[in-house]
Amino acid sequence: MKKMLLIDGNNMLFKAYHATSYGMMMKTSNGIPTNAVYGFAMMIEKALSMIQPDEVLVAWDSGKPTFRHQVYEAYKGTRKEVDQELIVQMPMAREYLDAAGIYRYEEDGIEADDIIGTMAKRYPDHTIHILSSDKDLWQLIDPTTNVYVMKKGLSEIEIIDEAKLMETKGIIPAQIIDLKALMGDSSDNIPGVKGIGEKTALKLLADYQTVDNVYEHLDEIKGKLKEKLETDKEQAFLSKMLATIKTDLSLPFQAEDLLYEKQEASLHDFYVKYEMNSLLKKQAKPKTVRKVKYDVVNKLSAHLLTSDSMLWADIDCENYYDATLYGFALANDTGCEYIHLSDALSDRGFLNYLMQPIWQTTKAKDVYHALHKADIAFEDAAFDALIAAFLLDASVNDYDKLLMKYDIEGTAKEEIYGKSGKPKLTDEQERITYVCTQCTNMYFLAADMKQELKDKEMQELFETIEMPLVRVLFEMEKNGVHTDLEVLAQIAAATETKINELAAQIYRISGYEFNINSPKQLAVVLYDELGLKAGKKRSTSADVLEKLIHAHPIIALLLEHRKYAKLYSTYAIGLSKHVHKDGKIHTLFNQTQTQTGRLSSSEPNLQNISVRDEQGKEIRKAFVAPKDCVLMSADYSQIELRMLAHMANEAEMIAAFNQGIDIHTKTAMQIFDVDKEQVNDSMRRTAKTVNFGIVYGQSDFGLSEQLGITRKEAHDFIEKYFASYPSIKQFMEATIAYCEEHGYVKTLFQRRRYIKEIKDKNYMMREFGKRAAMNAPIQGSAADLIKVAMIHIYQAMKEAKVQAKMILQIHDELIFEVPKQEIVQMKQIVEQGMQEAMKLSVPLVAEASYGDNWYEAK
DNA sequence: TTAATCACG
DNA sequence: ACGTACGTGATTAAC
Repeated sequence: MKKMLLIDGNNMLFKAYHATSYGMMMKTSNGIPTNAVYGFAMMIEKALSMIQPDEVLVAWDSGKPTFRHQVYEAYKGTRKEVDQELIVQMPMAREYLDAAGIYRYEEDGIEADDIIGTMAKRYPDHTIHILSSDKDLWQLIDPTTNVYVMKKGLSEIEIIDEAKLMETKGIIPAQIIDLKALMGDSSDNIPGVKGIGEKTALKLLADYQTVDNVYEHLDEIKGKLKEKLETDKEQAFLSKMLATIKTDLSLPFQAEDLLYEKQEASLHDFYVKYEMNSLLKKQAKPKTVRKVKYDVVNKLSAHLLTSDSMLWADIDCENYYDATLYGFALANDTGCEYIHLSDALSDRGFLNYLMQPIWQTTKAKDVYHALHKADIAFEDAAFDALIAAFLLDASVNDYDKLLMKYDIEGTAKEEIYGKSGKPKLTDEQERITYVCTQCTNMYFLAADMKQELKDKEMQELFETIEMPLVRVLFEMEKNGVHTDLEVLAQIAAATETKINELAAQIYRISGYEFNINSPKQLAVVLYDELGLKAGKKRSTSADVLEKLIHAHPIIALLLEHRKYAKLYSTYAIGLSKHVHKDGKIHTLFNQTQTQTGRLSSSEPNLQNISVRDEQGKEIRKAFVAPKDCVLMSADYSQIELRMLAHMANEAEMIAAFNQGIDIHTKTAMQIFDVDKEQVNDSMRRTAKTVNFGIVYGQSDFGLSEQLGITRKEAHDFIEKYFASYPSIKQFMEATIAYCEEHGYVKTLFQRRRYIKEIKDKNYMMREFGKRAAMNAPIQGSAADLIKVAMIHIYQAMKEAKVQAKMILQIHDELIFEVPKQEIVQMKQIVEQGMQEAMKLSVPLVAEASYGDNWYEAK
């Protein structure tokens, strides 16, 4: 089927203008504003590359006022002024279209909507894509017509089709007219019924379907709403008429006239003329769009079952737990083949290929889950394109960004599978084409990325840490954590009571009820009603409130309330929503998320379960060991400080660690200039804060805030610190210098973090860049370290053939589910694995303990 | 969708 | 004079 793209020119140009007219207006050197045309061109380019239409039309509204305008202005009595900057760009936008070779049309007395409507309905044998943010056009949606809406400041496109419309608004396309008739649309010159917004209109339509029917049953409606409807009855029917798009215009062109072919040369001249350098550059570097040829086979060819091939699993959902696997694509130089799952299951050659650690793919962990669910045995993949891309540039943390980074264009994933979580039925042929295209693109990209990994000395990191880790994380996600819903429910009930009590007390003080969870409302109560002295920010965050704790009794209540509210919604309730039918929580461990190389955990996040607060800690009792098992927890002692001592080669600190001296006490001795015996609790606490602060690159001001001391005192501590540990100061300075020179810093295993802020014009940004540069090698190397430990422990467990399972990682801590008879053996495996993960100039101390639940295991 | 807040290392 | 601790994810309110 031919694809026709119909663009609402006025709508897009307006949108482009307003999205780009903040701050400095973009102009040519002669002072001609170009921002709107620039945005307009960007949007159209984006839509063209995404949709790949055969035919394109940009429809413009009539230059002269149309009937609709006249009605509306009579009603409103005003005419909207249009910015001069936008007016001068209107002919330029048309000039752009001509340069690009895109057909455009406008005619006096006709609106763009009607041109689009006519074309959309005239060609039911075409797939029609409409680009406009005008919801009025949604009435044109049908099985072959959908509407694209630019979102998020033009960068993203949302697709509205019949299903989406029903899902979000609960109406069918024809009801858009009725919706507009009731709620009106000021941007579209439709008055509607005064006092009725979208919510009310949708409710009415849910009950009565159409405007006509609403008025027929007016007697069933009561109160204010009835009055409103009665007052504006005439207006409503007029609006309905105005909102109805004409689909029967006679237009002097047809589909063949709209055939689109990109005019590179004239477009180039246009960009040069208006100094649109970024679009010029984009044009110079054409996106990789491959028309991939492929075969659908029931047995994959031998020439594809090789170590250089790229595999793509055709999976329909982000979350592995309810994902469906349809089949596989396999690509290399010789071509690409697609095999349905049912055929794959009996393809001996393919099954055997997966049993060799040579296959390459993208998002390997998702593929592992899919294979596992399909009962297909597999060896570790040798290459994961997303992980490779992430190592090369940590800002590439999902597949869409990978495509962006490497200028690969094509069909959007959502068009094939729908938004994650909701598999979308599409043409199977389209899906297979998509899969084979992605697979082939990744095949060609893989070679480049491998070379780049080698060039950047990250091959070892990739091969010995990140790839083997995929299997470990897959197992951990699959294992899950047994969760006692009973415990969560008890905590929920208890905290709820507590929240209500505290709220009552708070309202008694404030004198009226308000939403305590709203920082805005709370600020009014505190700083206006109660007259507490606000800092310059009127913040209500805990650290600010704590400073006011003696100023008013309400503060303590608020802090308590906050604590329990958090406990209730995020933990007691939030976690229970994630317990699967098997009684376990299966978190996701993301390997390509953090700038420093740490893992992150989500859905739910099990890396931020309360522990510091005594009541919060109770949540940990919900994470339990199954029958005859214990939970074993092992954590590194001061891993980041040890890493810092090692990397900075700081003799004094290394010596302290080697002698087993408590490092915070040691630091206290240094900064307070006292003997070990003179260090009291408060001094040690201060030293601990300083130690942490140093790792984050904290300033004297920050430290003074943290400790509630003067800036001068904080400054002295830091000076003393650096005097005591001179190599740390040196290391920090060298790290910043390295970052300024190279634009990145790296970890022990050559993991890079690019920090562009280090060269920013803005002082604040630059300072942030420095702090990030100081921290990343430390945090990142510690992340490398525990990853190594996890892999070693995983292997040791496999060799020892234990039943125990690794289930969680919390940055410096590992949690295992251990059968009671394996406790001794596992304690040995785990502690040794962690301690011997790397050979550093300081000892690595790790200790395991265990209990019936996570609370007890500490 | 974004900002504020707070849980963790 | 500025504005001030790194890295995450979930929830809520409010735009």
